[in-house]
Amino acid sequence: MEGLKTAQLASQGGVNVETIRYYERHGLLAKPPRTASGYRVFSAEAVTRLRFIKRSQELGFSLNEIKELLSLRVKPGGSCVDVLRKAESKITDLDEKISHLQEIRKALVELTNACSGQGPVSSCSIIKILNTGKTS
Amino acid sequence: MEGLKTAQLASQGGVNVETIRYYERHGLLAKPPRTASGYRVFSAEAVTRLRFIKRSQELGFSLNEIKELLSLRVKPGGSCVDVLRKAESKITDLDEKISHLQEIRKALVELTNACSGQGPVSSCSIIKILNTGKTS
DNA sequence: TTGCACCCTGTACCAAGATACGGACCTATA
DNA sequence: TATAGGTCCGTATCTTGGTACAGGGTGCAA
Repeated sequence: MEGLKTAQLASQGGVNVETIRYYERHGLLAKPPRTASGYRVFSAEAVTRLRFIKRSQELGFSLNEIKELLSLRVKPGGSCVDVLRKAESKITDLDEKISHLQEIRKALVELTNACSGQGPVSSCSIIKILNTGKTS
Repeated sequence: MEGLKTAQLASQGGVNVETIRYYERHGLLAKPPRTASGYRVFSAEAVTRLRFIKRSQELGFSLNEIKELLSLRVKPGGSCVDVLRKAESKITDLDEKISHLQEIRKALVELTNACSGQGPVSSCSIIKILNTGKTS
């Protein structure tokens, strides 16, 4: 069978039917051709695209950022170096994101290290530290 | 002076006045006593509480999670280990997020390495790779 | 006593990212 | 052919974490 209906695409991508329409409206999925009666007909490529979106989302990209990533491949008449720069700037964003998360992680590890895991909450050092904001 | 008015508490906690009321409505701050004319009167403890909330937020806890932490703190006979487990689960979340981001970073680095930065977009290897969906 | 800053309540609004619903239309199967 | 269920569209609603009024009362100082 050639082409997927909306619900089939949704099911393959693990998303709600309405989400498909939402993505289409917001330019994340290309407008698919329609049957004579107006039903959307998606190609297998749409599944790939949908997975790309969901995966990127899990990685902390917003839909707008994902749209940018997708636009890298569509922009007509652009020069290769523009694409390269965009990708590089994404890498910088990622580095910042990663190091921010690592800072948070470090603070949490310090919290848990300070906690014996024993006794009542009233003497819990995690709570104490959260109260005072002192991490060291 | 005994007791803080809403704006004073807000200022001490570095938040908006409306945020104080928002937290009260959502059970993050206890309902304070009022003056005869209905003004809220906060104790110094509310400042502590507010700092606890902001600090926990910085560490990636949602307001609902913070509410849970607060209730653990208050729960009579609650045990420290509950708090510890919560913090540990947050660390696990962070680890997952960080390693996902590192994967995507790696994929992007591979893309940029494949790109000469020369020529038109039509021959850009980044675009080619994105088009085929091959990231590795 | 007027004026201004501050406080109160309730409600509306914002962004993001969906999700749900009403009412009409299409299609496959018994 | 009847009917269940899939699809369409537009619009409304939800969640999270607030922010912004409007319309009124309070408190203090000149």
